[in-house]
Amino acid sequence: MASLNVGSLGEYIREQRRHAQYSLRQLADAAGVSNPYLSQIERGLRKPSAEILQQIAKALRISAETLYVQAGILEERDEHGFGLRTAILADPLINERQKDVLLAVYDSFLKENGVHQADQDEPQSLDENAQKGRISDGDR
Amino acid sequence: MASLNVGSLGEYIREQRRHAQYSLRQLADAAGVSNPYLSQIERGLRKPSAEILQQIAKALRISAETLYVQAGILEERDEHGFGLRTAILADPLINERQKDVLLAVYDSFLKENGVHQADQDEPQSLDENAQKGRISDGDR
DNA sequence: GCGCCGTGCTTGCAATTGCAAGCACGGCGC
DNA sequence: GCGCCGTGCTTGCAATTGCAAGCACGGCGC
Repeated sequence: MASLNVGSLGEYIREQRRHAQYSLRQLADAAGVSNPYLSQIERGLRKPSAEILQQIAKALRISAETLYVQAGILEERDEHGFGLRTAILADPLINERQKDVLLAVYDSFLKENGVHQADQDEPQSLDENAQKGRISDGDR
Repeated sequence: MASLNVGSLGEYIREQRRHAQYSLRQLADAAGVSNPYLSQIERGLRKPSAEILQQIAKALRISAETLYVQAGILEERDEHGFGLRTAILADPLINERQKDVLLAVYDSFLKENGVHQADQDEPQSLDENAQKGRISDGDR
């Protein structure tokens, strides 16, 4: 993987760890990962597998997907930003007023984080039949 | 990873490949993976990284997430039921503290609405401070 | 100063991942 | 029969992943 992503992954993990006020060893133990390896991951020297990321995420009490996104092996779900907003609106267990409150809290957090809900792109489309003809030669 | 999952992953990939009417070599070439390795993956002899799965998925014109789920490194999105709770935890735009706040607000609303979240082990988010003391000894 | 502890990091190595070179086989044309 | 091609698989190996053993350092109590 691009070391750029691994670099930001490690930074992100260290940041989350510090935020949770865990030492390197505490997190490593909680995650079931060796502490030298965790150190290497944080410094961007190694690229951990998805399984390791899962373990780390679990110990940090964050979703594995968050780390996958940081590692570049998962694209941010369409649900970021608009996703949570949509989920709040769709939740059948809370009423309109409560939805408004949650949305307002969420918005204030985004502001606090300096997030602009500017644009959303979803160019993902499917051309399966068209490309099938292209794959015709195994040149071994 | 459990070879059980890897086994079903390989079967799934072979199934998709045959459905697309690609030979092993054609798919390997399209995915930028060696054909022996793809063969081993299909037979469950190797456990490919997420990057390789991405490449295979792209060549098959399916989402990488589909293969991640098959490989057991991603859970199927459960957008029903506890979708909002999950969406809060998964949102990459807000941090742990903010997630806790949103979850707490959401929970208070559910209480207000007389909704029982009994089945959900909700101490998950509140145990963090208590458990922090638990994670006190790096027994290295 | 010494010993202990907690912290993060170094280093060498075993296991795993992914690939290159090649094999075995069946189908086809000559 | 021979040669070529396409198909899937075998095998050995280089690079990578993850870990065990240990180091270096600072803080603290004696």
